[in-house]
Amino acid sequence: MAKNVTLKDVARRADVSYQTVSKVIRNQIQVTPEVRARIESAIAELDYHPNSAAQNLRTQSSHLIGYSWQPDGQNHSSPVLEQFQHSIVECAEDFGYHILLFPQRANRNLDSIYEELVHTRRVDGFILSSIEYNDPRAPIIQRLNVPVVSFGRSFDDMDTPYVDVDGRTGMATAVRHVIEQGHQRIAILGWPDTSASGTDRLAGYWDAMAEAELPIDPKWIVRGKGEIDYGYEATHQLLDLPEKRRPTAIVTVLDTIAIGVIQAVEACGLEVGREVAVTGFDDMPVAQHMRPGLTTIRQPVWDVGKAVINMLITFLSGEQPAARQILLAPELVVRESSLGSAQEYRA
Amino acid sequence: MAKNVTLKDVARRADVSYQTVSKVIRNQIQVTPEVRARIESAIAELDYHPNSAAQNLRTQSSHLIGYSWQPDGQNHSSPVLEQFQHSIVECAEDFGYHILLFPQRANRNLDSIYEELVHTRRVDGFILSSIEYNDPRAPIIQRLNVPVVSFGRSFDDMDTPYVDVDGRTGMATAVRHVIEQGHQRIAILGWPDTSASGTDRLAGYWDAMAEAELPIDPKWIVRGKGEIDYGYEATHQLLDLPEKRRPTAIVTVLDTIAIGVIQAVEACGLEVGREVAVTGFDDMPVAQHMRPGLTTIRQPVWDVGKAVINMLITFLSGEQPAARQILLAPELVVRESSLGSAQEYRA
DNA sequence: GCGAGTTAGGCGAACGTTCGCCTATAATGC
DNA sequence: GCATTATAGGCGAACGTTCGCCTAACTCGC
Repeated sequence: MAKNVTLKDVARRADVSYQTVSKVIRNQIQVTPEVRARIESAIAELDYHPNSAAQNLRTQSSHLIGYSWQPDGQNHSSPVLEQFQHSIVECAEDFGYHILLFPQRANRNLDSIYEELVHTRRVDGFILSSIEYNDPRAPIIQRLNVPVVSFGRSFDDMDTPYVDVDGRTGMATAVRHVIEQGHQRIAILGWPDTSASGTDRLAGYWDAMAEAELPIDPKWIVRGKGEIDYGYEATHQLLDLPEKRRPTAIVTVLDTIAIGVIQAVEACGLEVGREVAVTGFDDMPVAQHMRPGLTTIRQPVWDVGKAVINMLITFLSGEQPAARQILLAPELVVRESSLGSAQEYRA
Repeated sequence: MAKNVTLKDVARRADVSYQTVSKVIRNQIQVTPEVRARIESAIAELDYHPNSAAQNLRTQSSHLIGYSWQPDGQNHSSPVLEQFQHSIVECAEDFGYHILLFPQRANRNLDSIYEELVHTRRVDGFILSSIEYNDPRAPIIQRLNVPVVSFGRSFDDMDTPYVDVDGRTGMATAVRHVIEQGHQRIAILGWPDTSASGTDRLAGYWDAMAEAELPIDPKWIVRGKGEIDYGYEATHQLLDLPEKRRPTAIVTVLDTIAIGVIQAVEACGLEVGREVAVTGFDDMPVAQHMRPGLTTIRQPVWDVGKAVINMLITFLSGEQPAARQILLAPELVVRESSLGSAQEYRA
């Protein structure tokens, strides 16, 4: 590696003091056009790039943002988180920040990890995802006086800054949609009540059912874990109900659960769409390519990432954002799995 | 934010010089047990953490590794890359390194991005994934005299260090497996010949077919783009062949392509497994949960990540690794989609 | 033509480490 | 008991910036 080119090298060549070069680069000072030109050409000729370690030391900031996510132990992949990560990386870059990764390792003392990162000044702020009830991370970080913004809410009374998608409204939209398709007996496959977003989405189901004044059979509300197999098994249970209580529509909190539902519906010899409407959540890539196409709720993930970064950058510049808690509306994507004319997708 | 605790603060409290504290922390010096104890308790009492910006400046290294990947524009998710990323993050952490993200942005001048990162001393080395033929990234980085290790090969004559999975052998294993199940007319759904890994995997198909002395109908070799829909449509074409030429087994280069295959096979009223064997590639989460379960080739992704990090760390410590190019063997995972007794999975 | 205000740019100091060299004291050999 | 070596720990310097203050020169009004 060639020797480092420093401010002093540039200064020598441009025949000014190195501090002047520094200021000129950052437009902190007025100089004659002639001097500026000399400096600029010296920079170009020497291929000078400021050393970020020195900048960090001096300015006491790293221009790095830590991103903590919960890697899924079950080897499930998460397109939403994948896209979220992508969005924060690109948006942060536009502000001159980079994203530093560190997963939530199960067997580690949380406090010490964050303290370490903060005290060693490796990162200027944090972004969290996979937030759950009583998530300890945000409070820990806030106690360290470091800005943090999360994707998702913990639904506690803390005022941790977050950006989230309004799952409740999203689910209500899905339910309203199947009601419009003429369904009345509607079941929901949700997540256990330990899941914050699961509970939120379930609330949307209640909202829409109440609004339409439809009765709810307790059997229609299933809260379980898993993905395809969970959907498959739960659906068998639902379809085993006596005919009068058997749901004609099944909404779910995740696309992959809906895949299991569809498989079970087809295994029972029923037609997805016409006989049993099915909806998913997240609009995973698979949703638009499967047959039948899956009606689902698309989260504005890119916008979430953008909003998270904007809020964090605001904090980092010492200001207060207009809103500390932002809720974005998801969008209903209608495909064949919830429509009556199910023939369409049969090749 | 409380004032920074520095070496000097610790030194003052332990009544030694601050340089001594530094050396004691890094075990660069012998001190009496008594002095060591004084220093250690001072560190604990003051909650001292070394400032990494200062360390970086002094040591001319950032303990950061840049990771460049190709975010999939088509909004396809990639469980393999997701897991790879996770593995390098954790393995790097064990060596005191962190991972810095930067996606391949289409409309950017590559050279300048990498130069920027290197010259500003933001990263000490690079990891690349999604390598293709004539991938420009590794050469650019190597020209900057910075260590780089990639996940995947470009199959050129450069000796860029890499760790890759032996897709050729993997595909051959899959083909041998279906041959053992009694199949003779075997088709492959591959990727276009611009895809390096696609071509590699196709070679494995030829290997196994030649080995078994089975004739190959040119129509059986399909090279296309896409996932579920590609598999679906290509399969329809294959099944439309006259009966004598119609394949009874279809191997693919990706699980999601296989999903499309299975849907098409079922749509044609054929039974997956007994009548048409299907295999995927990657062992995505969905493969084990779908019905029928998908026979597939599992890549040892975690091991790849570990090997990549180990190699890069070796380079970073100025040594040469035992091997600059490592090929890991994938593993056949047999499920119902390639087995005759397809009844099993029908609930 | 002189004092006041403005401007270009210089200069010392500091951010918190690590590194290499130096010195004082203790231990050892004879 | 004196010269010699080993050892604990001190000290100055440097890494490459940014920041604030300072000064010299130039502008302008009268």
